[in-house]
Amino acid sequence: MQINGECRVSRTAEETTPSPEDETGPARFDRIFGALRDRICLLAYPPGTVLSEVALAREFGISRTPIRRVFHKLEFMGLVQIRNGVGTIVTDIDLKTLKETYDLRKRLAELMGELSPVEITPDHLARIDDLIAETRALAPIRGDYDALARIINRLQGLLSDLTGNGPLREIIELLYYRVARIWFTFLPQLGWDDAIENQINELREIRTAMANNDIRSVGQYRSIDLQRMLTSLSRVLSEP
Amino acid sequence: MQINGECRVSRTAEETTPSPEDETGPARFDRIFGALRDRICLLAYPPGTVLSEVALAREFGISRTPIRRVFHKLEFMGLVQIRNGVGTIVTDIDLKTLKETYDLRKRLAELMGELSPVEITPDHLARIDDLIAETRALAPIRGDYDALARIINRLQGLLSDLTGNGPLREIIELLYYRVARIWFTFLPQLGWDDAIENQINELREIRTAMANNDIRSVGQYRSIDLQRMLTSLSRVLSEP
DNA sequence: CATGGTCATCCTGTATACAGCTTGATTTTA
DNA sequence: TAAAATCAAGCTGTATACAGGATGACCATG
Repeated sequence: MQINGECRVSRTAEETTPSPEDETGPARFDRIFGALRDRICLLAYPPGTVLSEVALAREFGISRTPIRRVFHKLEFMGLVQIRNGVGTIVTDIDLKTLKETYDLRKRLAELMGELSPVEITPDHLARIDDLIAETRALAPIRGDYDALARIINRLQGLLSDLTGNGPLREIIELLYYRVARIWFTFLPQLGWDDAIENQINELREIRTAMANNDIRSVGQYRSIDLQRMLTSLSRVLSEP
Repeated sequence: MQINGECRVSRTAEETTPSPEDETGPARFDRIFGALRDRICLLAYPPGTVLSEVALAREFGISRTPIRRVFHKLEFMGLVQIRNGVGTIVTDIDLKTLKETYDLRKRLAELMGELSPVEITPDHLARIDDLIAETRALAPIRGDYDALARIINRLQGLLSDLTGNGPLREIIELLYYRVARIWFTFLPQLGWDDAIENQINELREIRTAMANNDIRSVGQYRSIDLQRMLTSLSRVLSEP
């Protein structure tokens, strides 16, 4: 339990626009929402953190009202719980819900390739090549789990772009953001070398399927990887 | 396009608590949210209706602030679109998104029986027997499509209770509320007798599977019924 | 008559004061 | 001392005034 005012984690490289003065209303909402979502997802606000409306309102130079709107969206997504008189608390996930979510994500990943598949473009291939290259470049810099998490986020973004069915894409993203931080919390226990190796293997599998323009296989590989993650998580979380 | 102040549809039997004076905060939110969701779903507010914060605030005897929170949740669910300076507009669905949603719902219905199935209790059977009986009782009262829609809503509620996987249940419900009103809009074009007959057949299929404690078959039947709905919808919507 | 500008009038967005709730420290009491 | 009551300080929830955007009616102008 931490007050977000005290929890100034070294948010190095918060990759969002630095608050342009001429941004319109919805743009500001998206910027703040994305910033808070990423802080939660990337563990700058670990589960249990108490967020304060007034503190964040001060940080972003606005009043409580727009911050509350962002909080409500985060609550709908399941990332925080708003409790009257207490604060807005970053949620944790119990083991049962975590397993149910991964079971579902596995099946949705398979559907990704079956429902209105999209054509894979050279741009898509370039993006996954980038991810592979950056992961390899990251390997010697041992322990930068934050950078690794950002790469994993970008892989999810790429897979989203490969999901032709709009509602399915939306739901896959929603479930990803619900549980990604649990995986990120676990990564250090896996160890740097294993984490990097697993990640490169996953990226290479998916790249191979993409090169064959075989989205169905992309989904199948993703499903297998999710199963592997769930297995790793269960082993650690059930026997601490 | 209608102003909700003028659009006082005969909301006979709005089956919600009649605003008890001692209800706590979250209870009031749920009551108002449920009321507006049902009005949208049951076509008291058809697509294109413009909802006004002040009008609804007056109706429920509160200020704009809680109404705005409800609107934001409805927007997150995809039932309304909030437009600055204009109003909050009940959304319509384009044919492409409708098809994508039904394709996804079909697959999710199958998953219902596969992911952590629940035990079927006599209470569940009693509920579907109720639905069958009420539908039969409704048959002679030709043209009460609103009552039929409420029965369809309750079937969805029953199927939700048969979905053991929590996140899956949540998503199935979300997608149901997104497109149910489109089906309800279409029902009168199908004709009363066909609508009733289809509905009774669907209920009987599902009841049979439930009696065998076979949730997998429940999901399969539901999937087939969704396909049938999509076919009916496509036939009408693509050739007006 | 056609057309462009102006403005009145709705709406939602924002800021802010105040009310109500929660919690833990403090004080009182058995 | 231990336990119960009290209260202060923080938080979110609500109401409301005001700012800003969208739209259609109206009117001036070619």
